[in-house]
Amino acid sequence: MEERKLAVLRAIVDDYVQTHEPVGSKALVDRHSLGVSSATIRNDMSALEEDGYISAPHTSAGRIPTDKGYRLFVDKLNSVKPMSAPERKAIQTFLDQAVDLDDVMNRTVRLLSQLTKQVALVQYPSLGRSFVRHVELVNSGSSKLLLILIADTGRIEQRTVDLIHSVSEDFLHDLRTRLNVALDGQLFTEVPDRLIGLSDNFQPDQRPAVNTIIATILDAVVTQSEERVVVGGTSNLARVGEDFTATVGPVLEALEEHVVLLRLFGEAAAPDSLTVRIGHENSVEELQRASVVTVGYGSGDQALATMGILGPTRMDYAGSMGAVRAVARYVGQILQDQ
Amino acid sequence: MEERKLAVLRAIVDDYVQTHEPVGSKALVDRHSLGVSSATIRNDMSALEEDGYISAPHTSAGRIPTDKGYRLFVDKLNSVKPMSAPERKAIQTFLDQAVDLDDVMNRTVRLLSQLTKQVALVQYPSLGRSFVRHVELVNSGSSKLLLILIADTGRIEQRTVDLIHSVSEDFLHDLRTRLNVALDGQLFTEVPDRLIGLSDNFQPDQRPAVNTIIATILDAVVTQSEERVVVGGTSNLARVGEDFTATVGPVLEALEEHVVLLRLFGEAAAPDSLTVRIGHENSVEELQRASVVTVGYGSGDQALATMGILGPTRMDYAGSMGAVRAVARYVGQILQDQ
DNA sequence: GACTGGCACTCGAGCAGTATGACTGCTAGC
DNA sequence: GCTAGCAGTCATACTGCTCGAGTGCCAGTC
Repeated sequence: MEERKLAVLRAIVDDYVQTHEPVGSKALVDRHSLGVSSATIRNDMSALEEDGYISAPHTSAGRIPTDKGYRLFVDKLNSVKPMSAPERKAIQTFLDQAVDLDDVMNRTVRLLSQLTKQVALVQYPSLGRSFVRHVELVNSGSSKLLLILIADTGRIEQRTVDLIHSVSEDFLHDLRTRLNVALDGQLFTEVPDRLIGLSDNFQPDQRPAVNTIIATILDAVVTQSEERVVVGGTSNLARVGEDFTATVGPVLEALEEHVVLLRLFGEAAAPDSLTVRIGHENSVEELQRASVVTVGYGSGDQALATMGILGPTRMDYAGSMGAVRAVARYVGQILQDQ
Repeated sequence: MEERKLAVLRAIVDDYVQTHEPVGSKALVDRHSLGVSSATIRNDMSALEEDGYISAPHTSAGRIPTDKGYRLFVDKLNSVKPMSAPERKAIQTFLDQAVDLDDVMNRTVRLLSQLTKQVALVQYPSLGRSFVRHVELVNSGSSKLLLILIADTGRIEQRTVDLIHSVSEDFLHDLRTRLNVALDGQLFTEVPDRLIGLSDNFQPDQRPAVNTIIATILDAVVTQSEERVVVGGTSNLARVGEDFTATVGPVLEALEEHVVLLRLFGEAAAPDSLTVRIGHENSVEELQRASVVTVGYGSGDQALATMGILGPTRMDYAGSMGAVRAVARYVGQILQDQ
């Protein structure tokens, strides 16, 4: 593809993102110094339309980029706009104030949505890729226990366990010790294996209780691979000019379905690898008029989880990608320090 | 106020809530068996308008209720619509599946928003009105601790504590025991008093660590009186027909400000006491075109926290109040069982 | 061959004018 | 106290119209 046609596409995307209005050949030469006349641009635009990169909503209107056009734009966009030094500083300061994991997640969402003016999505660090830091059992009432699993990322899962009989503190202490010996420092995915045969160490009359507790642990570890997601900045959806009920309603609904969100994130990639899904490239039907910018975060070579933003296909991709990457890096650092 | 005028107001509210359109005298007599002619209704409507209960958006349109009209309607509405038996059953089944407090809160929000087709708001059980069930300290890395506070409602607060030197397991065990002796079963508001003098039991060289930990506990107990709120069902806002950016945008923004939400809930009342705030009765400016139905929940005579729904002033008050009350009761029961 | 100027054509947006009908308010009569 | 009927009001919908932004094409120029 010739250089100028690409420049024209770039200019169309830029203008359209800014004005939200179809852009015509004349406006284009006025606003950008392309060095040629509007007629030439018109020819280029026909060619771009022919190739499916732009389209005209109606005959006498300007052109708007298609999903394919955005895709080319993003691919040829070699400059992810980096955050300025003060911005980076602000991100760091804000995130450093977080007191616990929940706080980190909430602050991250707020940060992302404010920086990009889009809806922000942040996945909790995956249990499957975390290590067990500690297992705690607390007596709570006659025959009830509170089971608490703590991951190295600071993520905590809790479960109430109903036992048939009440249990002694000594038994609890014994079980707690054995559980921690078996599990501490292990990957959560290894937990099931590590618990095999654990109940053999106990008296036959204690085994039902032990087995109930183990079952609860397994349930927690397995069902919580169904991960948690935080969403924020939905008010940014209100700025999309288009007709409301048709667009924003379904999006809000989709955002409330965490299953949908998880599918949206797709497979978590390596940290720092930005993924952009534009319009119909999204598998989620309700979100086919939206674009999603995601990035894995976490230390090490495989990401702990994913975060990103969601907005209309006409968004500032360069800026969004820069913001998402910057925030993800800091969150990765913070979790490492925990 | 004469009986018939009240009936007319009731009919206007009913129709308007259903159709979202100004209702005229003729439509009123057609749809309701009021036993008099439209001319008579017109006279009553004039009187109602005079008194500020209804108003006409323009000359040749029907009337719509004012906030004052809704207020009278709600006050005279002696029948909060109770849930049907299958509905109650469904609520119970759905909530009983919850595995932990987070799950209860999330399910409650989903339930409320689905039952009422409005935005649902649920406050986590207040720490200030909860009792300490357990305090846990976990070594996490060289000189870091994870501090975990567990409330009797199942609510968990965690904090990372940075110490100057690393500490021994023995010390940790000792401190953990003393903390639990001092705090278990106490109201969270009493925690500060109970911790006075605790560090005297330790060697002088251990006291800095003890004091840091105590400071963190106090911080957690105090700053977390800044309570947590879950919001859901925002997609229901999309159904309000009116112009979008002007109305829904600010509301979504307000809902993201948890400070605003807490003010919205106001003082938590006794469980089961429904509060309805209509339009301008709301102190939050952005929400003056919305109504809020709240109710305290929890066992005992003072509520643990508040939950409720938010929607346009034209909402089904009877139904919403019934749903909110029913859900609150079950959640209260569940938390008691924990 | 690439670019430009000019011209005809298309089609949506916006505007004025008009018809329609849903309401109300009023008044005279039951 | 209620009702029927009538005049008056006013938003909404529709029509026909003009305007102008923008395109596509073609002949001409460098």
